[in-house]
Amino acid sequence: METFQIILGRALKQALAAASLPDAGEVTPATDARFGDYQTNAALVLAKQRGENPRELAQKIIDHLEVAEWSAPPTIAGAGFINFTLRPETLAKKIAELLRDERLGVPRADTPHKIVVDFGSPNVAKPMHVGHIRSTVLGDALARIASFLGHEVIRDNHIGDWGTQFGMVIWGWKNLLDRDALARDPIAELVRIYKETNERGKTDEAIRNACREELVRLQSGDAANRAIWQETVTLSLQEFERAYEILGIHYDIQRGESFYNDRLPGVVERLCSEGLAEKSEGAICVFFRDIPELAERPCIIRKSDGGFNYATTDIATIDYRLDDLGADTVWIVTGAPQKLHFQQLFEIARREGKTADFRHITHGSILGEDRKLMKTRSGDNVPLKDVLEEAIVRARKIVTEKNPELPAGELEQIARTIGIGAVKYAELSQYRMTDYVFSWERMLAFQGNTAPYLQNAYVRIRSIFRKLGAEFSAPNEVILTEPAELNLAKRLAQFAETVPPVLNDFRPNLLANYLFELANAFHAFYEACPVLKAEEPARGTRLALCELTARVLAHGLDLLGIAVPERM
RNA sequence: GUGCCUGUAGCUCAACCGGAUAGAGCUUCUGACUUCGGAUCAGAAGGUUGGGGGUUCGAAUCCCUCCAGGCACACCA
Repeated sequence: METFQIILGRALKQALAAASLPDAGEVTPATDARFGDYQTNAALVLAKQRGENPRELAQKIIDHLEVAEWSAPPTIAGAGFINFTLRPETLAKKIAELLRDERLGVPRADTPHKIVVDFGSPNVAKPMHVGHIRSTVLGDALARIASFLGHEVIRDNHIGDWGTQFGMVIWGWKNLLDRDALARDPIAELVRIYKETNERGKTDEAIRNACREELVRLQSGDAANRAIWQETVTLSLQEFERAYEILGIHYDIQRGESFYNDRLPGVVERLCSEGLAEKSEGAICVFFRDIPELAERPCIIRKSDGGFNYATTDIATIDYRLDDLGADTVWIVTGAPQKLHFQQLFEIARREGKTADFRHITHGSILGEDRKLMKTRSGDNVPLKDVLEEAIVRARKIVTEKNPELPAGELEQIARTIGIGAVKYAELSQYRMTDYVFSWERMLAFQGNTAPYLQNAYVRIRSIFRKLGAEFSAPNEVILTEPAELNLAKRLAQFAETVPPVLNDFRPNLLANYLFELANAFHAFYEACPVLKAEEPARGTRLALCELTARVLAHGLDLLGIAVPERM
């Protein structure tokens, strides 16, 4: 099924050809509903190229435009815009078509890709905190959208399960571990022994050395240390899994950093033999002397003590995704501070002749009250668990007030759907690059442009069908007359042209904004147009609009990883 | 010092890779329930898009410059 934008765009091309004018401009949704539904600036573009009068050119184009099937006669406005207004019959036909289409009009991608989406990436022996919400929720939504558009998506959790902090974790485990505390709250106890070891190490050189020795033993395969490491990994994964269960996040694979250990020497050897890496100050580095901004920023792939670091691991990770998984596209979702690192890695891959499409999808930070970055090391982070629990508690309180008769089991389910939805939507509805100050109020707002507002629109529709006492069945004819009906129908048709561009610049907030406007149009329609009390054929038409709105809302929210309740 | 990111209404944010009079929400004020769920709707108020130049029919958007905040820049991840 083609969108109106595509249809009108083709009509424009044909009109330009018929008028012996070069191809120029494009058809876009109108910037303002007062002008119509779609517009083109073709005449303005051509006027500039040819030094002619834009309004005269616009008239010339209109004389050749054959759009009567879809649009009222196009009009010229302003400097030379051509405006299209969809005919009610055309919209009605579209509504009927959309009701028959599982994809709700959204076209599949022209060329499907195999995409590895790397997001979340929590660290073992550390709790997940609010900062993880961004990467996790953003990556999940992008993966859902890509997969809906027909791409083959592999969701990979690149867990931080290897590194120098394990020296301290293992020393702490051997010397400070409280088994009872570990049984009660494993992560809290792991964090406690890590922190305390770190503190002691600051004043005690013997402990620092002991930690270093534990790390060396782990890396050289010492059985006891290996077992401790394995247990911390297992305990952490269980903890992560609980969070993912609540968040509704699913991974296809979870390849931690340790997975790549035995590939690291090969990576360094290869880069050396290719002449891309060289020895410098005892370390082995890749230099980018021909790129000005990277000229003085080498990428170290082997430390002077012979150890590997995360650059080495990440190169091996890219290899794995391309060679073993067969991906042609890699999306890595992390905070902006890692930008340089991935710029270097992608450049190395390019130098090795890899042609895959690499994207580092960055996001802003969550700040503390002091407007400074919430640092991982500071220990002042709000644990993710607390945010999720608080969200559910607040949602439960509001649902109980609004709807006291709900049975306890259903109440719990609804509170979860609304609370978690609110947290996710707060993230996804804003531009991913902006930093913001953490606040419960902000994250759990239930009014305005929020998930509960959208969920409420859905629930109102379900309520209508409950009252109707029958499943939806498509009406014989759809006839749109009221302004609120037409406005809602236009919004519904726009879903198809909203979803694909989200991936152009990885901006789920575009989809969120659309859904908000759709819900808004529905609420206005709901106030203006009674459904059940209406006479046929208006009744059938309005039920169809309700049903389609519910489907688009549910589907759109699902693409953002947000569920809808039947009641709330 | 070099590079990158951010700066839009009192607050939180939009503006779909140059479009028309810069839009929402929160807050404030005014209205709307004998009517399908008021977590709603209708309306009002609120702006020199950080400042200054430039490019052109047209700039929040592109270029230059300055200001403010943040991040990153060789062996942590």
